[in-house]
Amino acid sequence: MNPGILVVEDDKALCDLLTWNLSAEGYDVRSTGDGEEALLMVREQAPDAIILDWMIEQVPGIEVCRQLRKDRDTARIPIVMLTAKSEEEDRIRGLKTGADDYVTKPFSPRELMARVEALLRRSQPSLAGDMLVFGDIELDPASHRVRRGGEALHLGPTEFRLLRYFIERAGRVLSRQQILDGVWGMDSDIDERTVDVHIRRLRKAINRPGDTDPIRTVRAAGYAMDDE
Amino acid sequence: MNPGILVVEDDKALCDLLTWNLSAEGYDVRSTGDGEEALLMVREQAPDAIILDWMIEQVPGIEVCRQLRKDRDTARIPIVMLTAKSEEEDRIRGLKTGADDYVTKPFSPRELMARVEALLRRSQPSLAGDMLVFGDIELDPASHRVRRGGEALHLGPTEFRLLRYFIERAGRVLSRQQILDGVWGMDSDIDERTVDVHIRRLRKAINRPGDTDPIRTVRAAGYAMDDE
DNA sequence: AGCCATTGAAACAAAACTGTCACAAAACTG
DNA sequence: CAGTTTTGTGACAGTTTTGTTTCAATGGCT
Repeated sequence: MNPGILVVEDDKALCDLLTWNLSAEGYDVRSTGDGEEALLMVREQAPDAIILDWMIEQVPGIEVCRQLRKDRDTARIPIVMLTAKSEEEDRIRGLKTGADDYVTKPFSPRELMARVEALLRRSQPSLAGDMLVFGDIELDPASHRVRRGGEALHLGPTEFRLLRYFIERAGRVLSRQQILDGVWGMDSDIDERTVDVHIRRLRKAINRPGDTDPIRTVRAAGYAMDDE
Repeated sequence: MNPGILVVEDDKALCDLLTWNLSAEGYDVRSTGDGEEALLMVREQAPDAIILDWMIEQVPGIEVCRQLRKDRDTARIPIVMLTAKSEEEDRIRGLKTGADDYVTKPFSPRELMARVEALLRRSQPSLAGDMLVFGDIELDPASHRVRRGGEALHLGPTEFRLLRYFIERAGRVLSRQQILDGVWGMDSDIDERTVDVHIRRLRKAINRPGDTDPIRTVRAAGYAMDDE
């Protein structure tokens, strides 16, 4: 499924231009020239990024931005704002309000494309491909981050390697020795029971109250993460 | 050295008029009425901006534009296109192809000057798009300035390069060695811990009280810049 | 020369993380 | 069910890693 982008721009010609270009790049584009309608459209189906003209009719872009940031569901959507070159004041307020990037008019479509792509890669590594997923758990090897249900988790270095090791081998039972070899290194002379302790620490770190434990203990054999 | 401008216009009278005006403004002007020749001239010596008539003989302006955008070396040169008033269709296509601005004939030389100047101003300090943005932090590589929330910050040379390095690689964990290679140079024999010290100096410089620290420490791995 | 900003390193402090133990709890065995 | 084996937990002391301060060296500038 292609990333969805919402264009909010009341200059019809420019709006069409952007839509055309973004579509050509493979994005799923919707557009509107009205701030109110933009908010509705976002609520109806959240896009992966928003291109927002700062000077639109009815609702100022800055207000649209603020509204979006206020709602938990939409707060993390990347926003690129379009400003006229002289609107220095707006630019600053825009960044303060939570826009993620800005482009000053006039601009080349090429430039905007590049910005949008950069933002998407930054905010949604999963759209870029690299990212390990298991159920509602996401692990990003590049940024060393782990989230569950969208919420960031903090893992120590060993827990991180351990989780990664498990997700990469989801569905298989892993013996303590295998785990030691894979996570600590083949030549480690560490007690097997130490694995137990780290499994516990990992469980503690990823299971918020109410969550189901994705790690299954296999008595007399080891541990496993099950496919759903 | 004065900014160089290439005028591509086959109406001899108009071409002279533009050349005369631009020269008077202190620009270093070259001109041609032929699309093929224009491409050669650009390749020979890249101008800082191009004024391009959409309706020239031989090669259509749109094609010249496309050619220029295709080559990495010329892709970022600002282009102002000149169109007849009724050529609405061309205007759209022109912008799609990558022109940065347009002026419809007939126009006043004064107006064109203003547009060119605006484009150059934009492309000089930072090519307008070269401004690196991360959250509310702006870094202008050309003018060597950094701002956060609109407020100017003072960074030493190393801190500047460090911040730039991070913003350009936002979202990835960077090891101390990578940072040394990228910021100090591949052949530096500097202690890895020195990175820590500069990270601290950078943090001190960009985090005003109340700000959130954009630099995340990844234990046993390095540092990373993240949203939030 | 004198002053000031910058820089890399060293040293110490503060955190964060690790591996083991000892014991409790749970799961098997016959 | 009593005995055995295996796993879960909490505590802890030692290590590793990172944060911070300090300092001497360097180099630009006046």
